[in-house]
Amino acid sequence: MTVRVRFAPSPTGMFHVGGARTALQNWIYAQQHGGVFVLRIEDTDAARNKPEWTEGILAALDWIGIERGTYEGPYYQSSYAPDHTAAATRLYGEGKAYYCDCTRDDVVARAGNKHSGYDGFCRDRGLEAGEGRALRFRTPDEGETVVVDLVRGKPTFENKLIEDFVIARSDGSAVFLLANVVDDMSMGINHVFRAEEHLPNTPKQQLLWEALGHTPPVWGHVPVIVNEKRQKLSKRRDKVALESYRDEGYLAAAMRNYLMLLGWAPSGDREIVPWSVIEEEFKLDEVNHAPAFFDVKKLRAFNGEYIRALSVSEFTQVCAPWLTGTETIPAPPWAPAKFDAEIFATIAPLAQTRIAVLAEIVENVDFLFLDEPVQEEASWAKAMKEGAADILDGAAAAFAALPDWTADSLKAALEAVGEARGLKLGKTQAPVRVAVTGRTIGLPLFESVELLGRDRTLARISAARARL
RNA sequence: GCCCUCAUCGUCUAGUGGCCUAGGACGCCGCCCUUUCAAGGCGGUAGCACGGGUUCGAAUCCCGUUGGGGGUACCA
Repeated sequence: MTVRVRFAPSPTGMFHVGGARTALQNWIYAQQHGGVFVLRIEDTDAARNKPEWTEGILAALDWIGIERGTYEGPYYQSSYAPDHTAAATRLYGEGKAYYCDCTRDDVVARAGNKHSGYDGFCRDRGLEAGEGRALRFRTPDEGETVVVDLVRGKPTFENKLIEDFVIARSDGSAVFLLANVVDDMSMGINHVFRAEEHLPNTPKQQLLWEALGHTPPVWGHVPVIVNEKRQKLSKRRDKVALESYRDEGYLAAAMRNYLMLLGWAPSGDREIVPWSVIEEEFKLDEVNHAPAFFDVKKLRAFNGEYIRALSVSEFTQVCAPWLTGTETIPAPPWAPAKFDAEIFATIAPLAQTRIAVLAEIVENVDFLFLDEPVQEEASWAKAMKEGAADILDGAAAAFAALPDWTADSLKAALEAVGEARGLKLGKTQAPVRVAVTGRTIGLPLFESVELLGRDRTLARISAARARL
């Protein structure tokens, strides 16, 4: 039997990092077992679906390493609607489902509260299809349903506690529980790995598999990813869009490495490992059972490591989108014509160890391509204290008189300025740095100044001097 | 409420009865390096939720308590 797994997202918004994780886990499982990964877009909720979300899912999967053409699909659930209703009809025909005309209010009224579920009121009323009548699945009254779950063991559910759930709406369309099962059956899915939030659905779906005459798949429910308050990451309150991380400059390799470490760890005392190691060592049944916190700080640290591991040319290439802007990445503050690729290539290695996400490249190099540096007020206040004017004057004079404009000579010149005033270079460089770059923190000063050139440097120093 | 489920440093984890005076990573703190900031090096902080068992021996097995998470739709 060849392993067939699937990832079945619904296009109701930006692609969720949790989805990316389960997709990756399914993907690896398929790889490890010589199986097939099937992508199915569950686009049956017309009111909440948008085509662009579907495209977003495909692009995001592609970015994270699950590339188009390497998997089966995408299939679109909406196109299988006839199969879903046929299955519902069949279940009704076999007496395994019945029509019910109870409204939500009826159900709640009889239960006395809104959480007890449906009481089976219409079970034996013999209702036929009709206006306002939904189809409910008749669940067993006794016994239990045991779910074989690769990550959690054997969650067991008492059948009498499983309510007669709706499988088709009164308009005849199938709901998720049924559609999902029918598609999995017809697509030959034999392993279903998804987030823990689906665990309560599992006994119901397993009952459906059996009622429809099929052997249920092997299940696997991985814990959800939570925020700092330990709640499931939600699209509404948390930053979960994979795209937003991509646009901030997280590397796909760092992201997928980090995502896989949520609930699992590779062998040895290391966490940052080549993807091939993860593909080889990852075991679904080793995934922890407790929810894991999505720690952006750690993700940042990972990303920084991945950035530093890049060759300089890879680094300069990968920075490109932030240097120009794209449809989703904001354009940098400088005029496109002012950008100089050669200067950037020269300074890039110095920036590489200083940024954790690619978007930060902009604030590190903007002073080189802007007519006037971005003046940060806090930096100005900090550096331009008593003595600053004197230092600036000294620097301007020393720089102007320099025979050769190189980082080394610039450094020596400023050092001399400081010595004459009994100051260490750390103190002396501050006002100059702020005058030239606008910030108190930044790339090594003398290399920066060398690249800026004598004219612009002197102009900035005198402008700052005038402002004091 | 009910059902399911989980529980090792702040966080992510290693650990599957003796190798654990519990290891690594992120974070945090300190030192070194140093033109700022990073990077790098070195060091430190901090944990087996609690209570009972089982056993010669429990982070590891069992029970309970407490606490957390998920679900509870004619959404997916």
